[in-house]
Amino acid sequence: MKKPASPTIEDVARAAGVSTATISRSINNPEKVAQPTLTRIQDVIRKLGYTPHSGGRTLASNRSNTVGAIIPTMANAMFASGLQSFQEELSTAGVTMLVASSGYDGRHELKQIQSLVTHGADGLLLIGAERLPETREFLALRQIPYVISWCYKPDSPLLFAGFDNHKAAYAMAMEVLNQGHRKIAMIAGISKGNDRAANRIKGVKQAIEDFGQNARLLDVIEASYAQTEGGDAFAQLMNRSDAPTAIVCGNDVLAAGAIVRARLSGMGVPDDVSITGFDDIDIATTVYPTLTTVRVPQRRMGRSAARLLLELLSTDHTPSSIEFETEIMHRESLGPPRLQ
Amino acid sequence: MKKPASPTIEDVARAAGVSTATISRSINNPEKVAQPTLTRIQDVIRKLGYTPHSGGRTLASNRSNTVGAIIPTMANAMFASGLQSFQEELSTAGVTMLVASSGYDGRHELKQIQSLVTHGADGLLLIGAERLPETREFLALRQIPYVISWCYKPDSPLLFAGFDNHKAAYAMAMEVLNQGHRKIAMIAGISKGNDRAANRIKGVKQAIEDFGQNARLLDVIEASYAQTEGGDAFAQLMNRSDAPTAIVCGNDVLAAGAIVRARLSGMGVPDDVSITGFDDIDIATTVYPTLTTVRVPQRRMGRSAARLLLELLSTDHTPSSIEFETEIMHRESLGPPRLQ
DNA sequence: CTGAAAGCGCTTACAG
DNA sequence: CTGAAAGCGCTTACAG
Repeated sequence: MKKPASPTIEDVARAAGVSTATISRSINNPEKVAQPTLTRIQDVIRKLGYTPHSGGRTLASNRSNTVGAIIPTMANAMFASGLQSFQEELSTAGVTMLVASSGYDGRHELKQIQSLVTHGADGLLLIGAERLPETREFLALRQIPYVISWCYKPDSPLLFAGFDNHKAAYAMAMEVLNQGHRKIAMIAGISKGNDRAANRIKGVKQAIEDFGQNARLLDVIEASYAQTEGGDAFAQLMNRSDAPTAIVCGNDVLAAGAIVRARLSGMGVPDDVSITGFDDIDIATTVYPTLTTVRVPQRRMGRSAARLLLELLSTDHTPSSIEFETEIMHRESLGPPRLQ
Repeated sequence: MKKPASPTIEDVARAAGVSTATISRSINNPEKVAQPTLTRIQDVIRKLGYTPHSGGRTLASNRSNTVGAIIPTMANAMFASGLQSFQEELSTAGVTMLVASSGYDGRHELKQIQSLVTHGADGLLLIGAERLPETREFLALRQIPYVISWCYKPDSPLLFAGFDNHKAAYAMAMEVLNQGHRKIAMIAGISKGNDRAANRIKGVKQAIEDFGQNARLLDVIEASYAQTEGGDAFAQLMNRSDAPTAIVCGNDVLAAGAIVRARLSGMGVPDDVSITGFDDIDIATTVYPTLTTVRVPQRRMGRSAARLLLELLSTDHTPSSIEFETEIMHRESLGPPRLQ
């Protein structure tokens, strides 16, 4: 790509009648420059529209002040708003964000990680703890500092700013059980290569097992992130001779799809069947009946991930992981099962 | 930010027993290197885990292969998925995306533009055609190549990959008028510094004026991008002694908020009042009744913006703008007014 | 408080 | 097909 000529530090120095060292200082350590000199330089900088060349800067200082984020997809409300907070927080520290998406694919994640590192990312934000051995190797070999969000593991050497998907799903399932449901099904996100989805499934299974009292998990259908997928899975589950009285969903999009499909099929929620979600994004309150779901503190998580990463990059000590608590949002879609 | 030591081109050259020039060639123009030499070098590169240093590369070649995107916010389904497509398309060309958000604020937009340019963006994606004079000055002075999305202006020297908000809103309003509505109100997005929101208002006004037949625009309430805001505006409009029979909304989030509020107030949509949206994001089909709205081809727009920008950066000629057509999605929330 | 100068890692005419 | 060398725009000890 060609690039139009821009003023260099040399041009600024000449126009201001000082050396390039002084220009550099007035940008990076203004307190080390005499006030009158500084003022004059800043005038020249403004007049020339000068901004330092990142390449030269990166090369000379060995830091790029950019950080990379690789998320499954931006076209997903929860990642999008987490990313927004992450970027806002970085921005206050003068750090810029490179973004790429993995499309929930491990190989593609590795490629994107390499690409962002090559393009100068000093550190990375990654989603989830599960990745290819090659990816772990690359991160280790190149000693890339990174923080993991959207999940949390207590006894791990890795750095997390996230929540425990297993625990949160367990709590949601317990809530369903406590309402009196015994025949439960789950519409989960695709668990392959996605530890968040996998742990939500495990959490639900564990809760039902721990609860006992003849509670059963009739079926788990995995579906990709689209309302119609949730609707199709819902139809399939309700067609069973042994239909569930409650369906726990792995995310709000699937749950909303199930609710919309229930309405189209003339089924009452929660009277005929209860439905719960996970994430608490916008549609949880748009859908009718409104969705009982698990709130995930996306914004705080994003901000916190940025802070951890900045700390990791600027200091010697390794900061510690942060676990966020989730919360069950009680709305309309979960109720007691109809008396048989 | 510190960065761990990585192998340099020098290290590779020494290990391979050739000059750095040959290493550089074998990476950037492998066809210019003898086959045996090339093979040997590639082995060494793999063994050392070498990736070129982006700073040195950018400095020497005067191109960074990164591009910046400044959008109002990522926490907005339509921008998020447009951005996703934009990035995917860039990625296939080996170009990386820097991202920042303006928060719908002109001053902040300028800062973020400067920041991304400083961090090495070769070109930019911007949203909307309205910006501060200082911003336009900076872009011109530095000759930053950029493409504008989410709007389209026929007689402009600027490069667009977008749609005509005025035209689309005009068409939607005409549809409402043709259903028989004469008392119309609008819940619009905040128009200050946002030409998309402003043009949607203008389009609605123009349609009502052109239609004649005593059709009137009773009120326009501007509200920020949140469902509760749409709900509040809805309540205010329906409390008028002279209530509208149809409410045209500037986006789907405001429209969904209005519909949800109507339900809570025991009002029927579209029997008591019709409501229309704009954007056709997910919630348009999640909300009940489903939303009649304007479909915007976000994904195609994002992809197309990427292609335009890549073309602008790699060739001498300036490509031409692309206008996308919008489409009215007929669903449940718009019907004829109740007979008086 | 300021400047001269080395050097960061790469690319690219220019020779050969 | 390959190499020697200049140079891209910055930062940063080191002097003064």
